[in-house]
Amino acid sequence: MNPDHPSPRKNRSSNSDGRTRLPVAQDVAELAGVSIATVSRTLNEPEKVRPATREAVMKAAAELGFVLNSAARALSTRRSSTVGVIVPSYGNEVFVRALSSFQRTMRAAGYQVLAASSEYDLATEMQEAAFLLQRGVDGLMLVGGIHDPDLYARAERSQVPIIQSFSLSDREYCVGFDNREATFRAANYLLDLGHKRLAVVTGTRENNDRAAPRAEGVHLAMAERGLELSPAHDLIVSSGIVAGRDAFGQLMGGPKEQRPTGIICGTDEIALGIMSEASERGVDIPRTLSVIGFNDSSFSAVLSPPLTTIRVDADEIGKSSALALLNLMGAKTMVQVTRITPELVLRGTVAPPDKL
Amino acid sequence: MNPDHPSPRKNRSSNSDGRTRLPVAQDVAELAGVSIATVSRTLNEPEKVRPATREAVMKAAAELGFVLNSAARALSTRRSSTVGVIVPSYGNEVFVRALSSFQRTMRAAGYQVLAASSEYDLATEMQEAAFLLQRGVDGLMLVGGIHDPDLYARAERSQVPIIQSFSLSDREYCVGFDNREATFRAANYLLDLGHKRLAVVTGTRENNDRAAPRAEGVHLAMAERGLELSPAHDLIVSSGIVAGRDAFGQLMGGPKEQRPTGIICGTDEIALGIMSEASERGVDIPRTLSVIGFNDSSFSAVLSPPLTTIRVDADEIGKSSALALLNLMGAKTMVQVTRITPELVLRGTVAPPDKL
DNA sequence: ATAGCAATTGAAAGCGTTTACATCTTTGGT
DNA sequence: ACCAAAGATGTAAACGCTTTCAATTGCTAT
Repeated sequence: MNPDHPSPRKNRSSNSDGRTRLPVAQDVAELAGVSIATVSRTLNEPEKVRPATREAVMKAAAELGFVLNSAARALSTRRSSTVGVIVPSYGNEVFVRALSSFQRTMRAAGYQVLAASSEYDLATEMQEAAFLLQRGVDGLMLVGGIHDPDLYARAERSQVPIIQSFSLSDREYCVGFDNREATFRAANYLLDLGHKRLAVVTGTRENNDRAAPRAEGVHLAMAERGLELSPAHDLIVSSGIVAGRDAFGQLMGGPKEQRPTGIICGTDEIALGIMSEASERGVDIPRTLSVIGFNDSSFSAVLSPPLTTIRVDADEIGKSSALALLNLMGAKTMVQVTRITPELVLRGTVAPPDKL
Repeated sequence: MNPDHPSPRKNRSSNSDGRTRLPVAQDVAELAGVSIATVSRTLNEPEKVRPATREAVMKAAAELGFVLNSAARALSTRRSSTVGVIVPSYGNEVFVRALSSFQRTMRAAGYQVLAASSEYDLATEMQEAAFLLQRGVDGLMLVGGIHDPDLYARAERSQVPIIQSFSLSDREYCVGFDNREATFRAANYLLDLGHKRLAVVTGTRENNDRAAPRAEGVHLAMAERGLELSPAHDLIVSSGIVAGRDAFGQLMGGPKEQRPTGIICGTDEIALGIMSEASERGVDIPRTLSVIGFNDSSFSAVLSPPLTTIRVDADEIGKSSALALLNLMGAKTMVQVTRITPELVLRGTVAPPDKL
């Protein structure tokens, strides 16, 4: 490396303003005494070039510190080796976990992932998707199955496969679970324990095929036993811990004999808020109030008492979604639906109702 | 072959196998009756093209559903409008928050962000960075100031600016705070309350300029008062809630008169683990043990008792880092160091030591 | 009208790869 | 040895955009 070496010929390692320019395939080719095509081959299909040549190229590339320009590669191959993910929010641990394992899997397959969040808004999601599509992602992971129709249209047009997660579908490829069934079971568990008045509180259910079915599951379980879930016991809150605190107030405000004895929450964060408020107001959990969360967030097991919750294997969802998408991008045939099984994790926040 | 050979009729809207091809600038140009250069201008510098022409182009683009190919654009401009972020882990809420606000800010400026996690490992970080650099990111956000020297070298070579976060530096551009001072203050607060035996427990301190200084801060505060922090009261654990539980056992295992009366934790997760174990073992917090966390994670305020912690404005860090990086990428001059002020949030886990 | 000038527009040369296709080497069978 | 077949390498044309520079157009002020 001799920056000021006066070279009579075209000096490939510096440009007009004297700055050393980054080496390109051409430079490697010259140094190795081969053509640029061979350089490309050595990098992409090493087995197709003779060992001796291969090594010469490798050596030259290493010497120059050559790094392939992926924009050029993307332009030429029409594939970006990039995939996109849009989650509703980074504030929900379960999405972050899924995203993380999705990313890990994709990364291992040589893909980078572009992530975005929709803030539970269809228009925002569409906007982010458009951005990702323009960026040329080769695949897209979405949460849930309710999206702007235009999103599907554009993805289709660009031939970008979509994998849906966290909910099931019979029209799209998906990795998810039956949200309604999950809470249906949890509700039945409570009902079997003797509870008669259940409440359900979730985050927004608008355009949300996870929260809405979760509420339905509780309604359904009660209906099957001839019980009715009072509208006052069916709450939609803005997600998050503080929302849970508020919910407690609304739910437990009425006369004692009308208060729910068990609450099923759409997320552990909501459950935590409820527990926190209960503790503050001196309401004993699980003695006078049973609580069931959703997701089994990391903090749930160490609360006092430990939160009974519906565990969903977010890592598995992330990983399987990545694998599925990888298959779709390879145009391979594959199973359309991957069903994950949520599990009711029994801990300390559930007990039979107070017999009073 | 033959340059003057009349090219076969070019059907711009479909290719050989009949599939409708995505429209490109050329198609828009033809439909609008202008040149491809004008299409480009309309899209990038609308003010430079006459209103009438602009509208014609816009109309044509909309009609065809034209989407600019960003790989081609990146190749041509040598800028990808993409930035990279590498955080130590997605398991720490504070990094996710910073990442999220970093992303929001970048997104608003027209950049996409590629995120990666290093799992607190320098080699992994280097690998991810290399991947990002190859991807042609225009800028990079890193957590802390301890990285593979080669990382700096390569970034420099590609002229990719780096913004360091969560710690301060006098050599690099950074948005962070003085980690040592933060715990130093917290320790002094406890000391002022009358505590004599403090403990500190953090995650790994190897190549970590956040955890290590946090431990130092506690040592320093005690040293200034002629007290010594027993090695047995200085723990390094793998981060996370369960690690905190273990830490409790180790710390509180000794004879009563040697146990610490106050613990300062490197993260709220560790503090939560400690609180959980304390509760299980019937150790009263804050009566017989004071606990201070770090970061003010979302759950901290609603624990019982609410966790006293050192709040760091992660959103601010993410946003300011993004702004700083945006400036650096624009080659604008800017402040080198943005100092964030951590705040000790007094809640329920701290009290004077038991006078026994 | 018309020169003079500024504002628009177009032509064409990149940007750095990949990849048919053509060409040149090997290799193996006889 | 010799020829065909197989294998390795090179040539050159995309890929779809940006951008310089020159040519054209539209104005304003004579």
